[in-house]
Amino acid sequence: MDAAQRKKLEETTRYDPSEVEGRIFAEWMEGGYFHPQAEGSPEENFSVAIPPPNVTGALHMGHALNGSIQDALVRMNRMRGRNALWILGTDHAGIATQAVVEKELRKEGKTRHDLGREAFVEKVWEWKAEYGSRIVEQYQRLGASCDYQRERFTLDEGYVRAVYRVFKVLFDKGYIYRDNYMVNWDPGSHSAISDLEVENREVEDVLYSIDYPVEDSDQVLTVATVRPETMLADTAVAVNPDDERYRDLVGKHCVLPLVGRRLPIIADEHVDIEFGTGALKITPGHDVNDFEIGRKHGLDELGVIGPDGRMSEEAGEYAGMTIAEAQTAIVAALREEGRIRAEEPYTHSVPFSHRSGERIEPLISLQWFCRMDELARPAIEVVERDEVRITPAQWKRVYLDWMREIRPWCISRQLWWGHRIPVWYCDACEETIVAETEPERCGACGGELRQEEDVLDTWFSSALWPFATLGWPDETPELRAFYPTSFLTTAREILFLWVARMIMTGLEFPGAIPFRDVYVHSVIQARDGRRMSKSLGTGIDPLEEIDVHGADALRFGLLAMSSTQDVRFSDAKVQQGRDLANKLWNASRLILLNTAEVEPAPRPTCVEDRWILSRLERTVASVTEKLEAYDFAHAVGEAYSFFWRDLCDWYLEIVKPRLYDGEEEVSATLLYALERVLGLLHPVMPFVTEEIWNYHPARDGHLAVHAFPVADESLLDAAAEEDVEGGIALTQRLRAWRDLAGVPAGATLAAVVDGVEPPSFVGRLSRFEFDGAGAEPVAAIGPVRVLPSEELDAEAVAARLEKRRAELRSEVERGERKLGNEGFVAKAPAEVVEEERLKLERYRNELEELA
RNA sequence: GGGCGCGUAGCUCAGUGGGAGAGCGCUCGCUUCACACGCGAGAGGUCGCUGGUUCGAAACCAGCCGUGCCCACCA
Repeated sequence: MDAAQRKKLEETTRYDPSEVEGRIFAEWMEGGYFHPQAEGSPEENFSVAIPPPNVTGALHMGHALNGSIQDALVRMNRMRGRNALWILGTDHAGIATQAVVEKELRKEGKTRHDLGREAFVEKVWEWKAEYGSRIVEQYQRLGASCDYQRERFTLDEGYVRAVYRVFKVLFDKGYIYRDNYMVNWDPGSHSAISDLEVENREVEDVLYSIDYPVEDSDQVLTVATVRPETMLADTAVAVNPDDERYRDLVGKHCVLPLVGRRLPIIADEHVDIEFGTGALKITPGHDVNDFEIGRKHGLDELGVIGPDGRMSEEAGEYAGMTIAEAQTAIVAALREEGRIRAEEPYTHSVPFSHRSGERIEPLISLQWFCRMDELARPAIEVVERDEVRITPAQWKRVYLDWMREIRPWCISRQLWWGHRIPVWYCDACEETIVAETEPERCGACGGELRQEEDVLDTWFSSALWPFATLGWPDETPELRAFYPTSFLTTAREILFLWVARMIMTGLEFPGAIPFRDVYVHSVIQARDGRRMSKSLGTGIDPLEEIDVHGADALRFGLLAMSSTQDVRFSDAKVQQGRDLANKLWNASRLILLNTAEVEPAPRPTCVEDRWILSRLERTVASVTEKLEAYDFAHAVGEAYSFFWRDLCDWYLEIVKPRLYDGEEEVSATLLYALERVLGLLHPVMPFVTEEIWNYHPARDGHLAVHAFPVADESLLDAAAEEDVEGGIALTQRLRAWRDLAGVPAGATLAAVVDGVEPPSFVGRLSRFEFDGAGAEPVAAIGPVRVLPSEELDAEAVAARLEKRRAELRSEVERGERKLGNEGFVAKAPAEVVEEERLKLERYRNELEELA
């Protein structure tokens, strides 16, 4: 440490993260520590693929927690000397990104159609070039030690090759196919979306009962529906085959009101006899259930609602109306004909688009699908066999349940931004070509080719993330060194959307699991327990937290909050992190400015030295174990309490006289303890620990690549721990007694020791002189006999004594009761009974002394 | 409809069979030469309710009440 450094340490009594973080991060980048060589095997190395944030994204609390977890593990393993790679990149996020750019266009009064596909896509790339790095910079603010030199994007050239290879292979295997099928149509994004992008919301609708006259009869069949507007596309009425009421009608026909079409009356088990009238109108073109019933019975599939969410030409006089308008008009027309038998409010759950927020229209359309059952089978097995371990364990079952009932995945989207599906059509000979690179002309007839208009679901490309980012399908050094990756963490909401699919594609393509461990972390809720969301205004900006409290504080706070269940954001935990950073700084100042010039090393000379070293090594072992078990809250909690309580509150106070004396042994021990604390906390609080490391005599390069502490078991000393903890407890009893006896805080009291001599620090830290003599003691606290003095308030002392007697009496009573219970003595384990006996004896003795 | 979880100090949460814990907040006392983002001391809880198992239950079992999330094609 030079003079300038010493001056800075002496003067800076408060740690200021804003002055430190940018500088330290630049040093790490310059050192190239985050860019490991692609050497060694995946077993020797440590690698993590970041859940790629959307290019349109801004760092939110979920990213911050997710990043804090990954960085803690990546840094710990980097410090252990492993090649540690944290793969970084962004996701092109089809719908979201396209929507952002379309919104900008709208400000100019244009739509994407005004530009045309090519110009529009060009515009999105421009947008990406300008704003796409924002989220990456925000990860740097957090201190994330990602490999920024290997940044990837799901639409970069190499990545597109991976996507096209996968499409081609799956197509050739027959897993990918094109079909006219019922899909979730999102009128907001004008695209089909997958089942996983749909969320159900409770909605209050009106349930209409409508009379459908039975052909050649006076009878009517009353059906119940919340969507009368779809009746225009009805092609049957169904009843349950076991329904006595309608048995005779099955096989006959009804006449569709307003339209006049003949509808067969069919029987199907799906119909619930109890619900409504037990008769169900069947609209295969606009209802998922009806679609399936329709296919089963070979019914016509009519459509009256268009992709724009309005009534289509097929709706005749209702064409062009919105759905709501059509519903009003149709109900009015039915009412006029006297067909409405009943209307009642009805609350049910209805699908909405997760993306656009609009109500899903089930529509039949021509889409690309991927059959999932064959892909799922091995992905189920690796999780069943714990080759991919999912933590917490309850998510393993959720994963397996879902995978076992997996359904085909609709992978096409009617968007422009994304991987355009690598399929070409020849209009001349109707040939369909699937290829990894664009073919020049039709191979069959030489005709012109036209590429499929649709793009792939964004999750189709994300599913390849762990290996596509490493260069697959090429055999790259990165792939050899870092695949399978070690670890993946995410919130549970993308367990199916992403995690499951990566396992499936990983096994199918590189032929190995994509990661060994999946840790499903908490969802951080707003302070009031609501969801954090931009639209609700409940979001808390991690960057603001970093500005105010520092990245270390936020990282510590988030890890301290994290749990196996959802948690509310806690300002107190972030503040605890900030206070810890400050405490680290100040304790380090005390040590670094006062220690003698010695090599850091454990050099215990007395029981308290052996105690702190034992506690230190125990803490190193325990914190490491907890980090490796993804028990972050307890890991940081233990590190915190060791440092604050044991090291600062007790050890530093105990050794101050020796430290100020310039004693070499205690200097060496303190520097050793500090080095290990900095190393242990660096994965969680990288900035402050790195900054302090600058002043540490053991410094030889950055802490980011210094050795992570490994517990030294030879320093464990249970006897020293017991002795010193006894001394601490006695000190606390003495202090409490003083306080309650009304002794001024600064006064020193005279006392004698009767019995076992306590550790030497007890007297000083409790402000007692143990060498008094002569007078009759006025109180007994453990082995300490307090002698009379004018600082004592006789009344308070007497009150204190009486209070203690009462405590002891109740303790004795409790012990006697317990040991008097024959069942307890006979059936409880011997050591438990023995412990009770000893306690009772102790309390009886003390009570006797006080009598 | 199925599944998972939660209900412990004023607040946010730990604690899974042997005497109720942490952080914050609160009260009292400290300008003690690292830190007031600090130091010392303290108050505060019939562990949702009711039964059961056990010598012993916050913890295990059953039921109930409250609350959150996920999955699901009953109009």
